[in-house]
Amino acid sequence: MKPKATLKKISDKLQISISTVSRALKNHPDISEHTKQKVKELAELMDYEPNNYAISLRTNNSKVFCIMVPQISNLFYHSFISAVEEEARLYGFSLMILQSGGDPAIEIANLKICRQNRVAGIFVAIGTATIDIQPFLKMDDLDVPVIFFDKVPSFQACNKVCIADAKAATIAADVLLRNNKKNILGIFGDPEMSITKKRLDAFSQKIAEKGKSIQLKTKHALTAEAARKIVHKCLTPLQKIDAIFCMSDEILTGVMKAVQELKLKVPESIGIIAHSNGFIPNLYSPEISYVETSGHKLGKLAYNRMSACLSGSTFIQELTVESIYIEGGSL
Amino acid sequence: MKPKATLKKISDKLQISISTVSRALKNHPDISEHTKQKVKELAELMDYEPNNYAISLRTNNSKVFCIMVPQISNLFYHSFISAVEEEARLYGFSLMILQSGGDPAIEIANLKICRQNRVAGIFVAIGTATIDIQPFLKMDDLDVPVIFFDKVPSFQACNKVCIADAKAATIAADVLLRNNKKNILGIFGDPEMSITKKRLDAFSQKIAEKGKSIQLKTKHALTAEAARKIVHKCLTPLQKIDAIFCMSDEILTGVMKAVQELKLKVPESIGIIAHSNGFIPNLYSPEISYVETSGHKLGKLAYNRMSACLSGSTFIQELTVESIYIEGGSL
DNA sequence: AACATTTTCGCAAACGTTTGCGGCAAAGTA
DNA sequence: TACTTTGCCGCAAACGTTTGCGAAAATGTT
Repeated sequence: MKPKATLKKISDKLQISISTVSRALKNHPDISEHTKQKVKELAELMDYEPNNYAISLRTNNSKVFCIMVPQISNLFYHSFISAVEEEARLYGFSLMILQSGGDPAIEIANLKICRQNRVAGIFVAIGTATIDIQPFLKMDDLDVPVIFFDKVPSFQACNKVCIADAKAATIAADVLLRNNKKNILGIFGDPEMSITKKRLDAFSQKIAEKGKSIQLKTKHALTAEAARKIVHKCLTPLQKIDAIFCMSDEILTGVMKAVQELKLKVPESIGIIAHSNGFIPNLYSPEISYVETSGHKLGKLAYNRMSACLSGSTFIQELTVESIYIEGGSL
Repeated sequence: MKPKATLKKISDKLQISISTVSRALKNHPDISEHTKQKVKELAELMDYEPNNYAISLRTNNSKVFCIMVPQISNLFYHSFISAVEEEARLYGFSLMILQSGGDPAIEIANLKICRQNRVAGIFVAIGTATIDIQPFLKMDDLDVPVIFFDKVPSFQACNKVCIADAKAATIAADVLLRNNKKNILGIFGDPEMSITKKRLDAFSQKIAEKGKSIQLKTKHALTAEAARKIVHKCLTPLQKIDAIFCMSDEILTGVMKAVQELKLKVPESIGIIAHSNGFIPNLYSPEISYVETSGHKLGKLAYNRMSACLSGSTFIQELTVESIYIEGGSL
């Protein structure tokens, strides 16, 4: 794209120098009000738009963040992206979106794209298969803050923003206990992921605090379909499951599919509770009770952390978003 | 970000000129194989990454597309975005994401951001409130192709990529007729939008072809909640609705909420069919039959059109994605 | 009147690439 | 041997901004 107006064309027309035009548009105190007004009027008339490529080249300072997620088409990620975009635009930053498909090799290729575009900062949800995060840490050598979110590495010395996993799990367990559930099926995510481990540990501990009177069976599902099958397998006349905990929206969709297939009444025949951002739970009647794990809130918090990093904060932080319990009608 | 390696540093180390280094890295035929090899080895050793700002400034040619949607958090849009990202990365393009919230003023502000970033092309789903598309057409003056998708303006002379609205509606109507539905409730989207008009017209016409034996009641819902209320209002003992057509995923979620609230059996008590990308229909059991309106396919087609525009195609096109019927168990 | 200070503007280098064009040495040809 | 052609490389302008520093005119002070 080649717009017609440049600083040079404006300077030629006004018979002043390019640097005066540049400073006038930036409201530099050295430039008189009269000159500033002339310049701004003509810039508007000529539809002048500064060229961010020239600015970034000269100042060595881009105004672009990258968000790298396994898939954009994910309920949690796109609300995160939406929140970050809302904040970014307030500060004159743009967002570049890169998908990795959860493939470490594509993550590395994406980092290369980030270097080529001289991005100012990176928000990344790593894939389950990602073990080596050195490539991400090397971005710090280039003064590019990297904020890990959602699926964060277990490595300590990096900036992380995530749901308060243990607390969210504890809230869910508390709710089940308060509703006198005695035979609980907990379906968790990928056992390799730290968020799964943390939530499982916290959930189990809270249930165990009640002594032996509560039966907890835990399973892992990586897909909605896997969750659906687990429900079919576990909910038999011999196994008196009275409540199911779903660790994610995806698992919830599979569980609810099975519940409909088995023509179970919620909450009479089975209680349901999930970790969710609220969209899926509200599709059903009665509405599913859930512990809110909001991508949107995470996005806001992640943006704040990025701002702090860009403003010079060098200490590493792991920030968490607390969850709240939203009572539906499923328990 | 300031990476350490530049063409100059590489040239200093190898005692050759910057232009030789640049040409060697670009595999220019004037440069000997021996020199090319030396340069490439050192570039890799020094972690050289070209600076896209410098390249774009010099060549006046950016490699960034913008996608502008009302909200990222929309089932249709994020699958479109995902598809475009998959294509873009194959051709070395990056994606910038901008939300407009459906607000024409923010759309205009977003176009300004596009000009400042010298984007190579724009994919846009305009908001319902957007009437004046001149600001978008002015981007053509700057040689920036604009592809309207999904919510496209009725204005003729612009590139559009959308679902074959009439055909999708006709398919749905055909399916209802083939299933001998006699009292149909059709819930459509915003009556102001052209996609609604087209689908309503085609749907009504197909039903009307059957003469007076088929009763069709049509309603408009702008939200899931509005759709839910319509169902509560329309499904009374006095009104023998035997099937509901939902024009979008959002409408489907509201309809299904009401169906659950009314404890209606699908398909025994009520038949359901929707225009959908397939995610929502598969959450229910029996699965909802739907006419696939895939954001992913639209994204692929839109990218092809953008490539054609960038390669010099100057004629205006309106491309459509044909839909296919996916049979579930709801009819 | 002479000198000092302030106001307002301009010069040109710089950022990191690309690329038209020219130069030099080697190779080819008559 | 003399001239032509080819291979391979280098010079430096260009892109559109920013900005350190200096200059000239206006204003202030003694």
